Amino acid sequence: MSQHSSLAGGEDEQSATADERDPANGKAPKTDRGRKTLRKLLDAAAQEFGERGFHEASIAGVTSRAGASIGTFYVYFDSKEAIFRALVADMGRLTRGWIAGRVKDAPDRLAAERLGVAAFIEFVRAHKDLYRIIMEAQFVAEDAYREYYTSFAAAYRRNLAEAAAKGEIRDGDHEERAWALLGMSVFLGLRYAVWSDDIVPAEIGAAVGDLIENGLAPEKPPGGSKP
Amino acid sequence: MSQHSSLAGGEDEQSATADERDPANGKAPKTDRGRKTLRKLLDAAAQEFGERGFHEASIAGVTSRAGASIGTFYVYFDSKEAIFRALVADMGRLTRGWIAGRVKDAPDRLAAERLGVAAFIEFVRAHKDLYRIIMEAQFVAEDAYREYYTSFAAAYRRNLAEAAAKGEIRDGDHEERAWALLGMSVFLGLRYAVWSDDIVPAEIGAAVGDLIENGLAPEKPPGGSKP
DNA sequence: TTGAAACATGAGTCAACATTCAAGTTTGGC
DNA sequence: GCCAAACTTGAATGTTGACTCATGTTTCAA
Repeated sequence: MSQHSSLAGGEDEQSATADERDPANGKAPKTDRGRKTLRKLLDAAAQEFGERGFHEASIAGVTSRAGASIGTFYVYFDSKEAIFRALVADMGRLTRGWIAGRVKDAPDRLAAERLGVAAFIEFVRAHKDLYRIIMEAQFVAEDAYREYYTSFAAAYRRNLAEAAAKGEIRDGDHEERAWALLGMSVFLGLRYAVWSDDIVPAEIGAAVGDLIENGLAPEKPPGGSKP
Repeated sequence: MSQHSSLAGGEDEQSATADERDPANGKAPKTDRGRKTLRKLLDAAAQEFGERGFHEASIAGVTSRAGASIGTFYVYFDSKEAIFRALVADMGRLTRGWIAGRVKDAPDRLAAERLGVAAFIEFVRAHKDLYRIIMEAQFVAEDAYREYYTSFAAAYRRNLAEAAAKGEIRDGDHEERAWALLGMSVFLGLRYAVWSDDIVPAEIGAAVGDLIENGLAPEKPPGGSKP
């Protein structure tokens, strides 16, 4: 496994030296200088797009942040959209990696949900404007956006199915539940990470964990009574 | 006072017949001809923005759909962004109104949530591309976007607090819950209305309702036994 | 009937980039 | 050291589309 590197395209590393192409961008650097320039461009683009949004952002802005020239940009990417896509793909990898790390020791699924929500909030806080990039992808590169969330949903679905098999959660439609849970996280991220920082992630995880675990219905204790 | 209205933010209405000004756009029509033209422009803009997105959309596209000239457009709106904002505000009113109508007879909050989710899915299906406009507002007019969702969240919070007071739901942090529920609806709308039509809204409402009501934890029935 | 306020028109202006390209500079294998 | 491939450069090109404005038409109150 690769150590992911910042945001940049931490591809599969090594491999057969041969062509490390990914269809996203057109060209791959062969020398060290080239790889450094590519990295600088990606980091600069993350900043530029994050701060100004896709349409306000300019290639000139990216290259000047990167300390490169416009011509150089087009050596590494075919277009403005191409580098944007590269960024989205990267964010997906980064996010999943971060959450996976924070969740891997959870004793069961419901605990994992709590940790996962908290981890997600933390992550978004640490990458606010990069997170904007994902959201804007919906309008700039819809397929990349769908891919991003669909793969999250798929992971959720798997986890839920597994947990149901173990009897950790009730049975039900895991697809619908997956999207519901995903939506929760995303909106909590928007509210408590992008728009405000005032609540500690663990608390949000706890509140949501409780909601997910027990729902909103009043408790019905064994001897209970209700109007 | 208005009962219920889960998602609906009971407007303020009032106002005489006089000038329905909103600071959003610059000019208001005085004659009948003017009002008709304004309406045509708004409808055309909804189409144009919905189909092509804010940045791809052009004023020329709007005016040609409306059967008006470019100059006319600038009689009614100060800029491309101004008409976009007007559209977002309109959508907010429309959405809240629709859901309020569907939810008003719910016997209690948990039933209302079920109906609300289903109504929201229905609404988004019926206004797919208009819904895009809301989402894109995040990048074109962030304040309008925040306003849109914040007023939804506020309505949720009120309803939850009220329900808690009546003992219909457990106590807890209603702000966090509100955003969690909002996120659910939005993402289910994305998945089951914008991206696909294959599941009937009531079923989604039922599944989510169950999740919201009981959570995911395995049932712990009083005399306990499980198949 | 009339004239002034409302409204409509659309060619032309103008600034903002994305992208290209021909010409230079650096790297690294031999 | 040599030189081909890799890399860098930024002025020039071309497109696009929001917005202006001078002129013409319609409405309606008096």
